[in-house]
Amino acid sequence: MINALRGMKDLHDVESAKYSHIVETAAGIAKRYGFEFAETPQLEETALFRRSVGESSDIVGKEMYEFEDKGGKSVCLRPEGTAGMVRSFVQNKLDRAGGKHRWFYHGTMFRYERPQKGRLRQFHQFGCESFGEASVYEDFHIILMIKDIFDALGIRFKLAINSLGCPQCMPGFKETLVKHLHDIDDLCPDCDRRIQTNPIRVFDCKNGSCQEKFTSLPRLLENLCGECDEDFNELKALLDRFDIDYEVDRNLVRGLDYYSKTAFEFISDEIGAQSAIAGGGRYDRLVEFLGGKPTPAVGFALGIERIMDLVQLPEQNRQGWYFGVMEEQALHSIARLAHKARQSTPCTVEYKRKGLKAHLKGADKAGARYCAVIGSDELQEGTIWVKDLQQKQEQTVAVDMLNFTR
RNA sequence: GUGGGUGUAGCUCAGUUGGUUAGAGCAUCAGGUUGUGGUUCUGAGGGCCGUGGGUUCGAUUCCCAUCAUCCACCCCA
Repeated sequence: MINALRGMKDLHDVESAKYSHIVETAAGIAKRYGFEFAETPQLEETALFRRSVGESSDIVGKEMYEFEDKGGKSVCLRPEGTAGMVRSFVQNKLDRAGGKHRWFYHGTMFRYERPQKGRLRQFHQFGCESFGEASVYEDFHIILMIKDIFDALGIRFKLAINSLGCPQCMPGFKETLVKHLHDIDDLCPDCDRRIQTNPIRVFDCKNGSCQEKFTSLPRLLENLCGECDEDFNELKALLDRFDIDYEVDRNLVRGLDYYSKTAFEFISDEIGAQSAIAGGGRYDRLVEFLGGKPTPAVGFALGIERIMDLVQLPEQNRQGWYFGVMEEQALHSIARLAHKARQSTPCTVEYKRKGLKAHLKGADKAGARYCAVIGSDELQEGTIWVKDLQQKQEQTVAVDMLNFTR
């Protein structure tokens, strides 16, 4: 027997129903916020992710599905969605075109990690990217949109926000931080590495003994430049005004190198250790990094599988038709009726001759509203017996008179 | 990459201090006297007890290995 690869899952039944419910709900709301559907390839040049996601991230460092294609080019299955969207934005010269561009997408992402609850090697994200809008109101609207999506899906969450600064304030802060960090002894190996790669991320260290040593360190949030500080205060004011609960988390650092200014994370405490159900923020420099004209941008992604653990599927009413026969000669007759029915309503056909009871059971199981059966009497008279499983009413009508737009 | 847990029917799990034909519930299928569902009753099908090796007269049970899976660290959606 051949099994699916580790960390890769099939989707059936309620799982697939949840999946499409989430995507349809999120897409509907994104459209109302002015986002349009966009699609980019799942396979991209390795260099794209190295440059955008960042060499210092674990994603690029050890989690990418990277291989050579038959032409000898190094390619990667995308580990996240933003890089491809930005590449597409630049390649289509929309940076030169100016104006605002708002895209939403959903699809498969790949990361070569050890699977656990809420973490797969192939997983799915729904995300939005907004290009060309520098206002912090856009950051706010994106947060508001995610809240709308979770509200529509009936999912409870906590919101954490932070500011990661900009080229004006971040580099200077980073330097002084590194100086302080060099004065501290006995940091964990991860933190030692972070000093080299991305010192801000030490604040994200889960190691308790490290955290104790960091309490007296300067924080970026208290050392933001005027504009970043103003924007962050504005964001908080907007969230307050809309009664959106949040927590300022100074340790919140996005795992991807391209973020600046606003960073946020939606968290659920009901799904195990992998608790981030959505994350995002501003990335004003990424378009430029990837060869485009400097263009402000902000976006987010939500993890569909993690949300699948939380959503309740809306109750499905009985709908459509079930056709069955008690005499085999009637099969061609119900085949024709079913074909007609399917023009306007879902419909299943049982090919096997069965007793009425078995057909009713079958119709019930199929979730059909109407059970239509031709037995020996009906066959002789050119009629069909129909029962409304919801109203518990039944009638026998001439085959030609059967209509499906009830 | 590191640590721990678990592999018995389609699913959820019992079980055997090592002993002949391995169990339950759910699901599936068939029936409960001429053709009435979602609640019932009866019956049937379905298992190389994850795989390979070892100990033993005998292993699903004990030991080792291996694979798979789950959870956690790490990291992140």
